[in-house]
Amino acid sequence: MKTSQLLIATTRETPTDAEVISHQLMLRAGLIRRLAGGLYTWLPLGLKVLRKVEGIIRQEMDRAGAQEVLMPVVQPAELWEESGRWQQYGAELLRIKDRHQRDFCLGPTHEEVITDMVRKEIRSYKQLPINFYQIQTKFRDEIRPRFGVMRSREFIMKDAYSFHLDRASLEATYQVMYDTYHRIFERMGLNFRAVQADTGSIGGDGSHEFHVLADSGEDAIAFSTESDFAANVELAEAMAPAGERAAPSQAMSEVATPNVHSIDEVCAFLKVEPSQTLKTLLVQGASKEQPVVALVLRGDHEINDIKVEKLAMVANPMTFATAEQVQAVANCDAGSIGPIGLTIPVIVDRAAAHCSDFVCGANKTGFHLTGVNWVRDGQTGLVADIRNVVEGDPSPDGKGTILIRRGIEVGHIFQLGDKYSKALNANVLNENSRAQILEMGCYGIGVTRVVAAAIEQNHDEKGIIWPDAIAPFQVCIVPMQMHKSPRVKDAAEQIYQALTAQGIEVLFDDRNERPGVMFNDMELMGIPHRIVIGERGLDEGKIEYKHRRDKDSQNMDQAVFMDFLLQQLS
RNA sequence: CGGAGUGUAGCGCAGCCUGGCUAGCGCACCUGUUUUGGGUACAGGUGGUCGGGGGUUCGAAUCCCUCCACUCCGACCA
Repeated sequence: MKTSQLLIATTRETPTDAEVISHQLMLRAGLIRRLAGGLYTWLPLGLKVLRKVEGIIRQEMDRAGAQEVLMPVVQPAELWEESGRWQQYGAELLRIKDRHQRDFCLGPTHEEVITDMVRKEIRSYKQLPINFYQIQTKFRDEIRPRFGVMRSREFIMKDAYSFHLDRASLEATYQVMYDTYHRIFERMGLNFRAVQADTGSIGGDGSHEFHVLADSGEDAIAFSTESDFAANVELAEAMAPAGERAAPSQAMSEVATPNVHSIDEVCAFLKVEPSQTLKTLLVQGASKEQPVVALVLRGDHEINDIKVEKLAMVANPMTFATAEQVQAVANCDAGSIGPIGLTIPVIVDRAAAHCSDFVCGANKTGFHLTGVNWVRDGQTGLVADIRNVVEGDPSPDGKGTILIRRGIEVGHIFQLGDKYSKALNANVLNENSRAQILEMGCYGIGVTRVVAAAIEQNHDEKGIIWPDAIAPFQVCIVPMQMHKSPRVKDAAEQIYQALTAQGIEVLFDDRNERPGVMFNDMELMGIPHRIVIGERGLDEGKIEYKHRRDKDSQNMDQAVFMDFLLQQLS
């Protein structure tokens, strides 16, 4: 394609509201334009990239035996009422009425629609397992769309749904999808990791997220320094410290700590490290008999509410006790609570249970205890994992220690089980002619988000650097003074024709612009391979080549240039 | 929803506090000349409901009221 036929919508200035680099570069390179909050138009160049991403996904899904379908964006309320999500889903579900005042919504996901299709079309266990996917627009009315297409309201997602007679079949397909996702992101040239994930509100058992690693990512991921263990920080298990708890060496004593509340204040006042202190949080209990439960953590650790909510004793969602409850239970202010002497259930984090000679609240406003020891001074009660892992913790698989990095979630696979098939009564006849509820898996990739994530991971100060597989064009030709030199024009045209004939996507900059403008635009747009043709080189029988990542260009003999370039592209 | 802020040319902004010539500047765009291996220079030019509505005033981009949109921080969520 020639630039004269393509909308080159590059800009020199960065709009002020673009915070992350991918958003800035997508605007500057002319890939997208904002229409309204969280709504973006894909310009020709951006759409080319999007189609590349879709193409890879489509190929790999087809290869994995999934069948493509296309379901409506607008969905009837009845289906959502049947699954219970018409009530469950919050304001993120955009609800609309048609002219007859019937309720509809814009689909944020398609579990209901696919399950409805399957219950109508699939009758026999002989048709299973089966896996359907689509690449379709979704709408989630995010409270705060941000970072461009990274977190927009309307976005494109590849979502797949598999159906099975039993758990084993589901697990087998789940594994196929797990492998397929690896192939997809590898082909895109992205640095990514599959991590164990929480199943969140969708429910179900097995789940992995696929994260593109980038410092600007919204999610924290825990890795092992030595094994391939990787999990979302929300889920990563915090192990008990190694070895036995040290024996008491100090006597317990009460010290006055006026107006000292937070761990930082306690540490500054008593001149101790946060790891030598314990903090006690009071939360709502799950039963009337135990309306308040105490959670004990080391001062330098953070509570993990997902882990806490899995404890039977604690109310879900986790809710902190009110000031009145704190007074009633501990007889002091929240800043002075400690585990010693409490009569309510106490749940102690593994690390906190390992402490000796620690500092904690005295359950007496303005006082703390020092030199406190478990067993001697009070019982630990239930010991559990209730905190976030931190860097340096031992890896849960016993190999290496934890490292925390940030990632952008681009894919998520779930073993859903029968949540939707049961609600919508999706069943088939099994071998015994009995109706049997289907097992279900679902597998998503944020297609539009992949584009942003790829840029987040592949850019420099000049602009985007596309991996070849998703570049809008593999090669660009930048002719010098073509509009005055027939030689340059002929040479450039010839190479353009030859490459195009090979099926290579080439962008030929035929604009009558200064070289600097052309170079800057091509670099900003991130075309991986650049060919420069000028009088200077032609005089010497040379053609200039530079990869977007190279520092310097190299001059190649015209005779061997084509072979050289094709080798670069393979 | 809570807190903060912004709305003036396609983009980025000044002007507002202290009301008063024809509302400015940079980039972009158009014309001409120039230049041509890294966003060239000069000259000329196009483009504005000053977010909408209402009010105060002889006079409002500027002051007041109201509505709207957007952005940032927080809570929420995949």
